Amino acid sequence: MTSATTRPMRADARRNYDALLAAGKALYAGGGVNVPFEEVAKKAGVGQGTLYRHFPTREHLFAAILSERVGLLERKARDLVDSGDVWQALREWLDLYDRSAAEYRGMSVQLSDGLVDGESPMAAACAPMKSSFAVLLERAQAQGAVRPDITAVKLLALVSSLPRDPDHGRAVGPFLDIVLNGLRPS
Amino acid sequence: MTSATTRPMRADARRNYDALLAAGKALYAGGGVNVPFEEVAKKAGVGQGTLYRHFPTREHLFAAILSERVGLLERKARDLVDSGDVWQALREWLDLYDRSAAEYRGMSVQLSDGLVDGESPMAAACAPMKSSFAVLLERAQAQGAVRPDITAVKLLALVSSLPRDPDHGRAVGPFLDIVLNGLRPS
DNA sequence: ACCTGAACACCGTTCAAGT
DNA sequence: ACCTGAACACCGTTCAAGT
Repeated sequence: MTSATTRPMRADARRNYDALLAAGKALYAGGGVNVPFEEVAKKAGVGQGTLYRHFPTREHLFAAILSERVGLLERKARDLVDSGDVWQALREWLDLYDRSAAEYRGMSVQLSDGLVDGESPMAAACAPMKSSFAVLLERAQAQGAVRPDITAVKLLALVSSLPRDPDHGRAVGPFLDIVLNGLRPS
Repeated sequence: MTSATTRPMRADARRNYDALLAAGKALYAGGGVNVPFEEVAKKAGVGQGTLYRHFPTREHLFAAILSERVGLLERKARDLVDSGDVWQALREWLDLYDRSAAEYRGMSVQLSDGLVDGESPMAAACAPMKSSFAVLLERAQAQGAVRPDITAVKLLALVSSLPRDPDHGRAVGPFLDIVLNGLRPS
C-alpha cells in the first residue's frame, strides 16, 4: 500500500540514480557480489553520500537491478497461465527463473534470503512476480499435480539458493530437475 | 596422500590451537558467521598472528570445527550400510546431516561452496564422510532406487545450501523432503 | 532537496621484534 | 619454532559544508 503517486525526482537526482543503477548492473553482473559498494559510486561518478541516499543498502541496489527481470518473469507467468499443460508451464517458468538468476549470480543468495525474511526490499521488488507465479503454482496444486505443502515464495527461495556453476551461473547439474521432480505429490 | 605422521606440536602451540578451536566453536555456533575473525583470537587470549598461523583462513577454522561432526556422520553412514531398507537409510542419514548443518548455521553455505570447489580445506575435512556416504548412495543407485545422475558430493552440497529456518537452523519447511522425493528416478 | 568528499570506525592481514 | 601486537590497507558509513 504505497502511495500511488510519488513526487518526480529532481533532474540531477534522477540522473544520478540512473547512473548508479547502470554502474551497479555493470559491476554486479557476472558473479561479483564482493565488489566494494564504494566502487559503484566511483563508477557512476558521484559521491558516496549520493549512493547511500539512493540506495541505503546493497540490497536496495540489488532489488533495483533485478526489477527488470522481475517484470519479464511476471509477464511470462501471465502468458503461461493459459497454457494447457500445467506441469510443463511450471517447468518452463522455473527454468527461465533459473536463467535469470544466472545472469546476476552472486545476487541469487541475497534473493533467496530476501524472499524468506519478507520485510526486505528484495521481497518488495519481487512481489509482482511472486504473485503472478503463485497463480501458476496454485493452479498446479489445485489439479493435484504438485504437492500442496509448498508456497510460491518458498519455492522461489529454494531455486535461487541452489548451488550454481561458476562458469555459466545456472543451477548445477541435475539440481533443478531434482527439485521439479520432488514437487510431485508423494 | 598426506604424510602419515606429522611432527607433534610444541606444547604452547598445541594449547593455542585448542584454545582457538574452542573459541571458534563458541563464537560461530548458532548462526553468526559474521563474527569478526579477530574476535576468535581475542576470545582465545592469543595474538592475531597466532590465529593466522594456525588457521590461514576462516574456512580452515570452519573445517576444523566441523571435523567432529564429520566423524559422527562417517560412522553413521557405516552403520546404515547394513540396514535393509536402502531408501530409509538414505533418508535417515540426510536428516542427521541436516541437523548437523543446523548446529553451525552460517557455515552450511561455506560447506556447500567448499564441497563443490574441491580444492578447499572444507572438501579435505569432509573427505572421509563423503566417501562413506557415497557407499550408501551408490548402493541405492545400484538398486535403482535413486536416479543415477547425481554424485555424493553434489547431493551434500545441495542439502547444505537449502535455506534454513532462522530459529532452529534446519532446512525450512518441506525442502529436505522435496529433495529426497526428487531423488527417485523419473 | 540534493550533492560532495573528508573523516571516522572497523576489520582483515602482515611482519619486525621478541622468546 | 612459535608468539605478540603494532602497523597498514581497505572498505563501510556518516555528516558538515556547500549548491
